[in-house]
Amino acid sequence: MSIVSTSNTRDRILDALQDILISDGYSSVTLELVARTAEVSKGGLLYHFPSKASMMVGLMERVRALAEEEFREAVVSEEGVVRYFLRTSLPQTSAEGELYWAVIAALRSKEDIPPEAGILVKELFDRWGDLLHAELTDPVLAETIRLAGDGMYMSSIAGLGRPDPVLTQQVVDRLAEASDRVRRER
Amino acid sequence: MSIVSTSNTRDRILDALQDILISDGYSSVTLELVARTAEVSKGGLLYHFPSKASMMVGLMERVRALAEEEFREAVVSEEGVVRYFLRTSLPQTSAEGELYWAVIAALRSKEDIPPEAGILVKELFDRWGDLLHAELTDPVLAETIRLAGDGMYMSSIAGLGRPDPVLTQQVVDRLAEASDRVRRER
DNA sequence: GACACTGTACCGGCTGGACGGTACTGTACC
DNA sequence: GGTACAGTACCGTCCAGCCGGTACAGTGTC
Repeated sequence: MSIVSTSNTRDRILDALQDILISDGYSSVTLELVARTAEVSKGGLLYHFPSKASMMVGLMERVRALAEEEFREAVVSEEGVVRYFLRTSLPQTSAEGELYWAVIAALRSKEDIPPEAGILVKELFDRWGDLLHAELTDPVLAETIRLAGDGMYMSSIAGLGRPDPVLTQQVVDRLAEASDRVRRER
Repeated sequence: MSIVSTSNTRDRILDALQDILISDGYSSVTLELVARTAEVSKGGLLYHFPSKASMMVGLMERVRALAEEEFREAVVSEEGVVRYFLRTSLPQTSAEGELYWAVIAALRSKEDIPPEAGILVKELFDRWGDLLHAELTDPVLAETIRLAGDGMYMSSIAGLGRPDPVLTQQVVDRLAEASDRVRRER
């Protein structure tokens, strides 16, 4: 079987899984709920994914494909990696970001999530770090940007902190401007 | 292992709960495991806490007491709020930090954790934000520090990013130095 | 072009185990 | 004799994975 399936049902199942993960968290993910959301029977779901774990892995594989496209886009973009990263760190602008955190939260809770899923998400985060460090000559600033970006995800998704978009945007702007002074030539 | 050694059974139960939360996550918390870890029978546990939820609330109340002490200490400390916050954001130095994240992860996963627990943790995070903003005349820097601190917790606890303590320390130092230039008088 | 057969896609009921909570009885100590 | 447990048996619920089906579209064969 090829990685890209022609089956529409398979993608519908992954869509359902993703929606539930984002809105309700991993602990709400049951085979029955995913099946119902995807308008498939439980048996039909298990035909495509023989276990809950394999379903998660299927989703992560799809996520990886999207993420790699995003990395390529960030590198060649006009705005540069820093602005791209910080922009997509604002959760309003990124549905995938929410998905990552849902997986991380599930990992932290040691829910019986397949290791591959965790490893993949970690790789994606590391990749952003690598790109930031490659873009800037100042590793301390690069790391600060990485940490602040992670904090932004966190803050809003966990519902922490005051939701002050203006202030957050000012942080983004200041970090972006600082990065302009230490950007490596392409 | 427990942070505080006590002869009191109630505290022993909360210690066990905390240990399990930190090391294995909320989904691993079962009445039986907590009881076994605390070397209490299940009946004994339910004598002190009539439900799993009330046990969590009990832990959160104890956490709040410790946190409030920490806030007072941070404000009157020689190093100031910024350094205190960033220092305790490095998870190696803070067991409570890990506990907060365990609760946040559980919240994100929508596990049937009592609402009070989530509200309390959110309040504690907000409080740090308030203290940072009160300490500095530059709200953008205060917010950057808050975000970076949250990112540090995240990064290491979720196992994200390269574990580069030297680089992380440099970030801390730079933010702390920057804060020295905009510190409000006491 | 009717027949036999095969693989794909999907349905839905069932079971076995885990877990929260209940409900007792027993016991040691003050 | 009340407090602080220990010990255990049990109930209801939830859920993952399994299994026995169904429908149907090919595909070769004569």
